[in-house]
Amino acid sequence: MKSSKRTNNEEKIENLLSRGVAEIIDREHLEKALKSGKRLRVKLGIDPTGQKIHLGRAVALRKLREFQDLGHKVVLVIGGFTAQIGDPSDKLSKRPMLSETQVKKNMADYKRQLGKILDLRKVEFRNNNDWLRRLNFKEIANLAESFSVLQMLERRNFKDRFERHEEISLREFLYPLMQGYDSVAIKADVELGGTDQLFNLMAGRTIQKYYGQKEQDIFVNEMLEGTDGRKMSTSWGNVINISDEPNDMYGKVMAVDDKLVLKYFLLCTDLSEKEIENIVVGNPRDAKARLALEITAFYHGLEAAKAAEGHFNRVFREKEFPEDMETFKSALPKMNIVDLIVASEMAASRSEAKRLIEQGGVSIGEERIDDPYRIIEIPTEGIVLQVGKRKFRKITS
RNA sequence: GCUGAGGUGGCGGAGCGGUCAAUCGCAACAGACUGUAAAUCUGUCGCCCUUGUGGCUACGGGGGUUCGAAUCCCUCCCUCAGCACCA
Repeated sequence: MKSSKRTNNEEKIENLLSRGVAEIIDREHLEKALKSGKRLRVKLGIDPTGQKIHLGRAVALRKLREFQDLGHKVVLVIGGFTAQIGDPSDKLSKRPMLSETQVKKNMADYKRQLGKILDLRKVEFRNNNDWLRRLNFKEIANLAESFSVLQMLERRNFKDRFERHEEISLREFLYPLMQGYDSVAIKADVELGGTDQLFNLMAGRTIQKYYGQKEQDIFVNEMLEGTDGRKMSTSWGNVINISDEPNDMYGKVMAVDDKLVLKYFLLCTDLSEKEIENIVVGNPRDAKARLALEITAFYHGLEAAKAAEGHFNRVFREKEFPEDMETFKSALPKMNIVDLIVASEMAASRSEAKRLIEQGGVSIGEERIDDPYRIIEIPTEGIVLQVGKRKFRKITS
């Protein structure tokens, strides 16, 4: 009994250390620590900017869950202070100062999402505002002494910009110092992050050393590409958020590039690698359908996932109407088609509505409407207005 | 502060007195294709209508010059870069 549990744990550790992992420093040390039975403090930094958690971010969180399941302590460091500075890893975003109440509000929302992956009762939440705002200039100067300008410039992100003679603010050099100091403050044994975080994570080691602490191990997870294969980013519109509605989530997963299916399975589902292997060798469409089901079920439960699957098949494969359409109640018994489209919010303007009709994208019931002056009679039992492939509305009078 | 560059449609970025509702790219949307998508191809992509060599509103704000301005002038606001050497 005891020995089987041990094997089980060893398997878990093996899985933890290999699946979806880009790099671990120092892997040998971490493996030993994991097997020693010691309870590790595992850190992940969270930006309290109120963003939605997407599947890419969830990769690290799922890893945290694995640590949690092995009995380790997950420490989430909320960047209440750092949010005011801005992480240079993500150069484009200019962050506004967040008020404390705003941070709180964002975090409440964030925790709801985190709860889908982590056991929040066991998580330790810390806000780096508590210690970073107390550092004085002398301490900062000392910290800064641990790094050279050249080291900073080694960082890909800075290097490129430096070579292109683009501006690098001194403030940005400070960011890794702050993140590194967080590790000192919470006495981290391990810190997680994506490959884009490697530099910041390493800074933690340097600074812990400076403070006479044992250096944390660094756990770098692979980055998950967005549905189109590019970096998952809200501005690309290729993001799947874990708070997406089941139908949406299922549909978005179905839109994932075929080449990425295996990676999505590995990074976003709990299926064993063996199971995944068996699924992926089959028909790619079926594999993806399974993927969509697994992911949707993970965040919304199996029942909702199955409903989403049914919805998807009905609408996109059999091209039938979805079972739950929003309803628009018309005040008039008959309406011009253009007015109807605008009134039911299926198009932003009358020009757009006309265009859609001209392009053949509008149907009432099964019938395509090609005349923008067509008067539609609205029966009391209702009719279905379809605009484009996926927008439906039930119209009643 | 000084010097320079610049503010144009969802974004990037042309245009520099008329032919500009504004090239082009991306994103988006519709159609075709398909296992969903992607890719590809076709089309659309300010608003409005009685769809026209139509009307209206637009190129940071305001004012002016002109028959006519996104394009010239004035002014205000905002953004960015440089202000050690070298070049």
